[in-house]
Amino acid sequence: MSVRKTIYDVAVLAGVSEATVSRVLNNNPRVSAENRERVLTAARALRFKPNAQARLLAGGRPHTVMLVHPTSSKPPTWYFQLLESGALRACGQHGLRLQNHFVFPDSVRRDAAILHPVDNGECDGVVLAAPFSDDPLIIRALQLRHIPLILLASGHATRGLAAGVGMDDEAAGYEMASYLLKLGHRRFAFVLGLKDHLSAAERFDGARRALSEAGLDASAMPGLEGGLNFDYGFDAFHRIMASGYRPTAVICANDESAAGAIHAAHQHGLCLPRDMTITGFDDAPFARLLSPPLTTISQAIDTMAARAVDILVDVIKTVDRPYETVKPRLVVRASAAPPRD
Amino acid sequence: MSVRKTIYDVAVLAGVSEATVSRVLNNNPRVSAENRERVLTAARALRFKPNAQARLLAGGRPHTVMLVHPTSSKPPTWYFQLLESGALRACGQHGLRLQNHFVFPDSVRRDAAILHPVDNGECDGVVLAAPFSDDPLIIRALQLRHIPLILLASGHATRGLAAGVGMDDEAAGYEMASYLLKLGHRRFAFVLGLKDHLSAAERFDGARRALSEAGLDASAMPGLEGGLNFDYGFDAFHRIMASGYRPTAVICANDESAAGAIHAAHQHGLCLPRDMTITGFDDAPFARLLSPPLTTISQAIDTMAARAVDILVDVIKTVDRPYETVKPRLVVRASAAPPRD
DNA sequence: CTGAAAGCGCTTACAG
DNA sequence: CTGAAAGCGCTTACAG
Repeated sequence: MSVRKTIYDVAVLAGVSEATVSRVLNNNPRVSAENRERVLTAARALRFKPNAQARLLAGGRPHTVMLVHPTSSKPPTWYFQLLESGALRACGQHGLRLQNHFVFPDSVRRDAAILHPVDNGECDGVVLAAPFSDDPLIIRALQLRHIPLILLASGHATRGLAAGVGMDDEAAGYEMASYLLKLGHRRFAFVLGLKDHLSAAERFDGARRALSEAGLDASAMPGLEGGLNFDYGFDAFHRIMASGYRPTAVICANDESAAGAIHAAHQHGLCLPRDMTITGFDDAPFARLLSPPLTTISQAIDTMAARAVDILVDVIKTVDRPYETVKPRLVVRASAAPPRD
Repeated sequence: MSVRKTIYDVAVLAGVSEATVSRVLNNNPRVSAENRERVLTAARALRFKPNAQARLLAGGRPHTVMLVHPTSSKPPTWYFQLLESGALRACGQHGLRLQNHFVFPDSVRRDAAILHPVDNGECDGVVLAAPFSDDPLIIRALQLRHIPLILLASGHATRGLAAGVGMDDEAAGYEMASYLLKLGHRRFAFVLGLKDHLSAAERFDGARRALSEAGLDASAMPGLEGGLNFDYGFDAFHRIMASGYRPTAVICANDESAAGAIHAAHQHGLCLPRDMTITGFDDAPFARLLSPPLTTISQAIDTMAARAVDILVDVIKTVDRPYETVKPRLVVRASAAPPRD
């Protein structure tokens, strides 16, 4: 159809050289305000889209953003898939490439693994996903290198350290517990993540705040430490039942562990949600496929990742950005019901 | 670290011009066998990887493969995610780009939607995912344009028409039913897809063959038509219970509908898998998270997609390729057990 | 069959 | 602040 416009077309229409067009497109400050204006309007008029391939070839810079993510099982989990798809979408719009960098969170060489591509000049900026975004040491190391940095889904402790996006986990926990309190629940259990998983801990804090405002003390919601997966949720639920304590609602720190808890509950012969309320966090793609379909809190992970890239390009252009927080959204499905008694 | 090698380095080492190197890399037949050999060994010695950006820029050809996929809910389902990730992996290896093309299967303009980018010269080849790979008309239209074509997961009817990869669905159905027969089941129900979903129908055929070999007739496994999603599986299970017929095993044509059936079974107060066996197909990422974890048949979708791209590059090089079939693999989890009686 | 040369669309020293 | 020019790594007519 319509032939693709090049930088040359824009230059002609704007009455400047191609170099000048390139400069304004790359936010180079050495351009007069007037020329910048002319180029911008010309580009807009021609619906000009820079050819990403050519930029990569010509530029000294890699024009790529590095997404650092913990190594996980193969094939990649839904979480990473959503992260990537959101980031990819935003990268496409900005003419950037996405380089996925998987690193083992527990490796002794994790810092080196993250720093190496940066020192090697392979990227223009990095977005650090959890749990790396919770580590002040690697954040500091990255900042010493003056590489634009975005924190994704970090815990409160590191949010002041760099630009980023994350959910308000405390509010999420508060919202979930408030909902369950409204349903009439008074005896809870909370299935936590590993202790270095800060957002799980914040969800717990938020839930406790809700209970405390309702006049309940901490003993109304014991927390069980462990991990954020199916097996752990399964195990945690069995431990609760074995303890003799009988909550009417079990809040799990993510949807995978909630799935495990649901399975354990079925094994105990419980009829859900009549005999027990079980909830998750994240609104994973499978949440609506569980039995019963899971009541949870939506994270909009792909949107967050896209936002992270948007913020990163601002940071690359040296515009200041605060840490952004997105509001949790309760997704009511069938796994939460009023307590039986 | 080690500086990236270019075509120039290879040319010098092989003692030929860059043009010749480029020709052998692009499988241009106008190169002497001797020079081809020298270039290949030189490239190998230097661990040369062509710069994809430069190829795209220089070549007249788009160097991209188009993956045609039915439009689905946002965000993309796990199925498409796996397809894409497999295709992406293979494209990366071949220095190709992947262009995802979503088209509405029910649109009157579906053919135009698929043909347009092809006529526009936007891709070097196309891989057609189901259900498009089941449509002889669009296959023919594509072939008339002499664009390299791969069929992905097509039904038997179209497998002779072009190169491709797919699972042996009939064998998959056979394997699942055989397993359940071995467990002792004799009364089944089969939850089908829509009638134009051929692979679901073939799974049904395979299952019937297993029953027939076991001396059971067709009435031992009534089939329920519908769709391949949670709601339909849910609905189908309720219909079975309402009918008065009491199978001991319900085979669902995919994992989503199995999830729905499981939920319906729980609502009927059944204890799974003791009171009822329910199985799926695909081994979707969520299959192990259901309660009980789902016994199913693995499709290895990402591997198939990667294979599709590999075959496509052969076809582009005009080497003949048959339709390849991958063997189904039974994944035994907890949702299938011997019948109670 | 093979090489010299032009060119893909952009960026970036280099002068001014 | 701005333009002319070289160059990124590769491909492809064009001659031979």
